[in-house]
Amino acid sequence: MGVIRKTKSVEALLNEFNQGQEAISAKQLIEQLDSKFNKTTIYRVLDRLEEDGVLHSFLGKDGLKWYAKCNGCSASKHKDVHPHFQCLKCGKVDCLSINMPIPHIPNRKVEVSQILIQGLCEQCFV
Amino acid sequence: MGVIRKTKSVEALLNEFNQGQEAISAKQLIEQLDSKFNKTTIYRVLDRLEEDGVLHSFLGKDGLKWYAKCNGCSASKHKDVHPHFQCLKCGKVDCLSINMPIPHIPNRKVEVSQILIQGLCEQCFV
DNA sequence: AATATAATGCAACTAAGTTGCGATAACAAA
DNA sequence: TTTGTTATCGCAACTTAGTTGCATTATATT
Ligand SMILES: [Mn+2]
Ligand SMILES: [Mn+2]
Ligand SMILES: [Zn+2]
Ligand SMILES: [Zn+2]
Repeated sequence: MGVIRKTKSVEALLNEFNQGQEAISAKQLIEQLDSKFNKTTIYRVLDRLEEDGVLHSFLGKDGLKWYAKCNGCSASKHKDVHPHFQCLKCGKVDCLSINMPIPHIPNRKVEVSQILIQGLCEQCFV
Repeated sequence: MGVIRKTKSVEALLNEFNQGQEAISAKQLIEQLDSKFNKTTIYRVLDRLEEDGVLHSFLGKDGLKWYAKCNGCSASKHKDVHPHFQCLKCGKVDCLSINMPIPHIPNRKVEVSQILIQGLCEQCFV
């Protein structure tokens, strides 16, 4: 059902994602905000923000859950789909605004695709 | 260091993967072989078979670890990379023998990519 | 201010996967 | 076949990301 009340935790999380464009893992958010909010709260606020189309989530290379800001999504329609990139050196994850078409696969119906590219990011790639 | 002794558990696991071509999750293998082997053993044998290039692993949509047979890989070289397909209805996962080139990404060095396509499989897609 | 209920904190829980260690069983040498 | 080495196994205890139930608190509405 998404966010209904503008609480401290909602504001704090939105603030984290407004620091930059890169993705943040739930784990990292819990560590950063440990003194201010319970981890249950953080998980629940992230859920609600995702429902609203404010954030989207995906799994990183170790199966951890990552979140990033959505562009042009709403509660009714999540249209901002794209590959993600995880740096093998510094661990940073971000959204790639490139289009990767899924080729036709015989006898199968493709619904979603999640693409995680790994390598060296802009900072780590000399 | 891979498999050195041909034990019962190694044989049993290889047998599971020789029933067909589709991927099997560690979880599923543990359930199936529960009466015969300890889960620790299963995780460890899977590790070793992967080291040998007999199996390869990847994460499914829920972050569970899946394994499938390798084609033409060895302990020294894992060359069998490809996308995977997970059926949203029956849960089945298999390897796709299609080539999906990763486009060039400015200022980044691409090392690996994992692609998980989700939809309806051959059996579930009427 | 009073009310309704969304949201929070806490503790307990779940479940996939890992670790340490003593016991067992491959396998090769004798 | 017997023996010795050690890879492998089973077990129990652990780790950790994420979830759940419930009593309490805080936000928004009247
Ligand atoms: Mn993204
Ligand atoms: Mn595969
Ligand atoms: Zn980096
Ligand atoms: Zn199916």
